Amino acid sequence: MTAMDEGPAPTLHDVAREAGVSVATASRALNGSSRTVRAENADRVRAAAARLGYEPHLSAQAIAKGSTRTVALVVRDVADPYFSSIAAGVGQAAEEAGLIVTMAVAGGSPERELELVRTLRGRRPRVIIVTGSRIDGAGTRDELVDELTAYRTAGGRAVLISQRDLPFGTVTIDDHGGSAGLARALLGAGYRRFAVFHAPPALRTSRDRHEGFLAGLDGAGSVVAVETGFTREGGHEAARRLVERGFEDVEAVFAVNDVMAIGAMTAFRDAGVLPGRDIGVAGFDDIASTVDVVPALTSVAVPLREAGLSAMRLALSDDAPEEIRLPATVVLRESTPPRA
Amino acid sequence: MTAMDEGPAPTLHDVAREAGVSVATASRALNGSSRTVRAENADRVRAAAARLGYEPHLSAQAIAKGSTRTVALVVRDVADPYFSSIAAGVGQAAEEAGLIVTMAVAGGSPERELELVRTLRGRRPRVIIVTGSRIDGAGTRDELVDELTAYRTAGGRAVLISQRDLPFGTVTIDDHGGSAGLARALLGAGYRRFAVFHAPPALRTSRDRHEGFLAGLDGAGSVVAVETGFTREGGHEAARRLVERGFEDVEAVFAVNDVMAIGAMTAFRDAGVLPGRDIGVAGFDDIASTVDVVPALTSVAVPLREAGLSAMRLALSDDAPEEIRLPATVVLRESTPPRA
DNA sequence: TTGTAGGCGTTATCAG
DNA sequence: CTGATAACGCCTACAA
Repeated sequence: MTAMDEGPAPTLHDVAREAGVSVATASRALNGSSRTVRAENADRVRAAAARLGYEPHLSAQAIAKGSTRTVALVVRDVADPYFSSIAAGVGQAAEEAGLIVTMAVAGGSPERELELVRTLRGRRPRVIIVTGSRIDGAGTRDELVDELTAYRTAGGRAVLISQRDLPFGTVTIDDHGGSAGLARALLGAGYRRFAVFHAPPALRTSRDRHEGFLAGLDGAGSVVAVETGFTREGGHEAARRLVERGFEDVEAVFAVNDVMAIGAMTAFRDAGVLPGRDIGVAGFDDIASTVDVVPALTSVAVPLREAGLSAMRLALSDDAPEEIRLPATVVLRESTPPRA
Repeated sequence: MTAMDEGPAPTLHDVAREAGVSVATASRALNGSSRTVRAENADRVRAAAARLGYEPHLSAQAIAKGSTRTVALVVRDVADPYFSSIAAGVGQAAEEAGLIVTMAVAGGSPERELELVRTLRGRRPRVIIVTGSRIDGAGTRDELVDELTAYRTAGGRAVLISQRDLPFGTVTIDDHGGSAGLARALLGAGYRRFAVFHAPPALRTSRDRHEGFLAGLDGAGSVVAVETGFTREGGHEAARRLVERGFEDVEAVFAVNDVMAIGAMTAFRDAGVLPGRDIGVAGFDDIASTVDVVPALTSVAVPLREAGLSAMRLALSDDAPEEIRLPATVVLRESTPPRA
């Protein structure tokens, strides 16, 4: 194995010299638009580039052209299927538009999210998409608005997914309506007495789903509310608490997301309470695993991938910032069988 | 609402002018290391920056400093929990090192992966980490090596996760050993006749797990091999096929990953074959949902987060590229109860 | 078709 | 401690 040349990455100058042409010609041959360069020279340049392993310095290009071809996506948690589906949609739309998407993870902290948006802004992406439920009252709201406003003022396109009430293009899922629909469906199946496992109401998504459920019930049923975490563990723990406290007064549980519902089912089962027989369970999001748990989980399907696509469409359109509201659809499964 | 100034993003010049100092001073006050600027001026500069909504142009910084503080992570699929755990580990280590990680999704296509590495290289990240099982015989192998070699020659750190046999720093999971351990554990539980649901052998991970399982059996059991996709659907379909064909000669199924195993369990159940009672089922990866399915899934735990951490450690160390091999641990659960 | 030169936003060097 | 000024790698009129 021969010793490789150590050293800095080859530049366009190196390529030009190697090919015996000027940098301008090299630039045109490699990245220029019009084919205004003699075929022979173009070949020499390409050959030289390949020989040297040259790759254009994107930062230099960005700075010279004054624009990039990237879209920045901020998500709360990569591990959450909710976000990966959105990411898939964004990715597809981006590819069609010839853009490259890079993802950054905020990890549920509004401060971190703000910091991310700030530094992302420094990269001058074409588009910034922020996903995830805003925490009401988190001190960072105004700063986030400032940050994104500055970004937009400088010509960037900012879009939010599932964060309402901010003055930007927004894609929302109809959490309220979906939950209301679920409530009606459960009433139709004969359920009357419910528990709702929800996250702290500052979490917008949770609150909307909770309120939507109550609205759908419209007084036609009783509800005990259990506050817990927005996670699988949260659901698990809420179920344990419910069992301990006695659940004679509840026929079905609505957990404001599927992972909570799945955690709850496991906890119920471990406590000897059989989901789907002794107690109904329903979630929200309709993630893939709903059909692989037993009993299959009733949920509210949410067009996540579509949300990603819509967000990109919004970002790329020249119209004024608007709101796209995506419908959510109730999917009844074995975890909430009709009651006699 | 007053009309905002439209226009390009403010630059350091703008800030300097606004603060009444030179660009050099402004630069030092905002991003310079040593505090060699008078307090009063520093304040004026910071105030001006805030007023203007200035954010340093990272590309310009990259070009001027000749280096970035980013690590690029290439994953096959965001939706796969396998990758999100690794990403979490990488993210943690990166944060500790003051680096920012951006993720790009290859979507299972070696060509796309190659193209990604190429353009990522153009961003001059400090580190490039590529995760996911290499496809043997995919034509892109040599090109990928070229690309990463060029990257390293220019001073970059390249690390691979779970792709052996490439001349770079590498973190691997002991797929072979883990599967062998699983085989021995199942033998110990009284199982003798197995089916293995595996992906096409070109997929390295699948092949290693398959072979490891056979090695662990060491002749002490029979095996029928079923080739299928490396996905939940693959497992589902393989199970259907097995049931149709008759499975009198198999007491337990080993699916080479958990999502396959979970898909298989659902298919079995739908066919009236009860996993854990009529047939044992085991997977690999020990993803979170193993404990939320019924029966809980026997699996082989893999230190994914640790893999991400190790990859960063490897990348940041100055030693020659080496290989870190992480052990995998058998976790027996209800899906493979001891046989009488 | 090609080359020269100026500029993009920042940092670093080197005098003041 | 501060301010010119030359890089950094690339693109793009403009001129040849």
